[in-house]
Amino acid sequence: MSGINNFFENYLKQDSFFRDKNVLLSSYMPENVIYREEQMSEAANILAPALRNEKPSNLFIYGKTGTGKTLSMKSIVNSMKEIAVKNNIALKPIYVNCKLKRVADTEYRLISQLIKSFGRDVPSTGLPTDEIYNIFYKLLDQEKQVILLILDEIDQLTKKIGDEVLYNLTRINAELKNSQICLIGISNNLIFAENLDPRVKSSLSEEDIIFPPYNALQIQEILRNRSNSAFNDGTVQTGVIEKCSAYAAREHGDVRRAIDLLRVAGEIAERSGSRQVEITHLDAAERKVESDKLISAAMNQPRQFKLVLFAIMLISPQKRQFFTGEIYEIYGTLCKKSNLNILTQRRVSDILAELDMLGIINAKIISKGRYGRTREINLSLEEGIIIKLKEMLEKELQL
DNA sequence: AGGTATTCACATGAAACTATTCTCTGAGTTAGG
DNA sequence: TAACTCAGAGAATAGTTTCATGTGAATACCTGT
Repeated sequence: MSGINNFFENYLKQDSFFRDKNVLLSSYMPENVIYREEQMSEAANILAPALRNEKPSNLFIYGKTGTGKTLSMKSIVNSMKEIAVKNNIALKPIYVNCKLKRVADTEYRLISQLIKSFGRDVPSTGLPTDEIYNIFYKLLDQEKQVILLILDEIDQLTKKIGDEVLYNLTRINAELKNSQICLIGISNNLIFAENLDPRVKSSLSEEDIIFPPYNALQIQEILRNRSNSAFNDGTVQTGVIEKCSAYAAREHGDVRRAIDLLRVAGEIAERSGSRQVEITHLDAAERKVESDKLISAAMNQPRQFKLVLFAIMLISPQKRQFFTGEIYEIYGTLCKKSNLNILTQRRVSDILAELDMLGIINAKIISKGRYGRTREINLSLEEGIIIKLKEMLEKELQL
């Protein structure tokens, strides 16, 4: 029997750590959401009129990432839908995540996504935006119903394309005869509403609910619940859950991250042939999650972007700090070498700002007095990640 | 010495442009009756 | 005459360019002592 066959045989025989890995995926819906009872009953109160075919107040949900906003709202809406079906009430919940690239991150795409949720497809481009709106209106008004429209990560949407869409959406009700639409916005950004058009702001947040971060104990409990159904008994070393939650609590109570970490730790442990998920695996997971995030962020950028990054990687071994101008020069020669046209300094400046946002570089704007004002940059990555990234870039850019 | 004014090397903003992808429209072409 | 093809016009979008304006402090340039 060949080696690879052997491997698969052993793989099967080895009893897996995981009882049900899905429990640790972000798409998993637990039966009940713990420690969010207060917020959920408040939201339920606000939304309940929908079941009597009245339009509930628009609702706005604030809270940092991983505080159970999306989960809670989905859970509420699901149970409302269940009851609606049982009692023959026309209620249609729609959930859209506005951050998804190429899905719902522009006005056109958002509306077309909504249309899709009614079971109709529209072209992804080529039509004027009002056309799309018209189709949407018509679909909405086909039958008498209340629509619960959940816009997740709504702050990302307005950051990118402004608040006009929201204004349009809030005004839709005036034009509809049969249906009514209730907007539920979910935002990670606590001060999101402040730079919104006041008209939009007042009509969008008729009611709002804040989701506070979980504390360490709560995270621990949630994690324990999940891990009990995700892992087989006795496969998680004592202390792992505690450390994992402590880590998440430090990062403003982000449970999603903690769960992610636990899953990756499990995977690493499984692959390493260990009998238990140990704390060392957790540490390894932390590093892996971090570096995967950075690498995929970098690799998903346009070609010129990568070239700039590569230029930075070329100087960084020689100097700890460097400036925009130096990078631009190196980038220029790189471009010539690989026969690409050179971007303007303006653009490169923006790219550097984006790299800073992604956490790949560390840039600080300083003034060198008589010698100008510029970004003082240093590469803020671990050695391992740098080498890996550099290899990938080299390969892709064929340098 | 102390106080202004300059000046550098970019940063930051706004608007406009370009290439690509996709639709719709209507003229011209083709095939069938 | 109905069906098909195909170029042209128009949209949306991402990535840029162009033009214009802003900026913090090390230096240059005064000023009066």
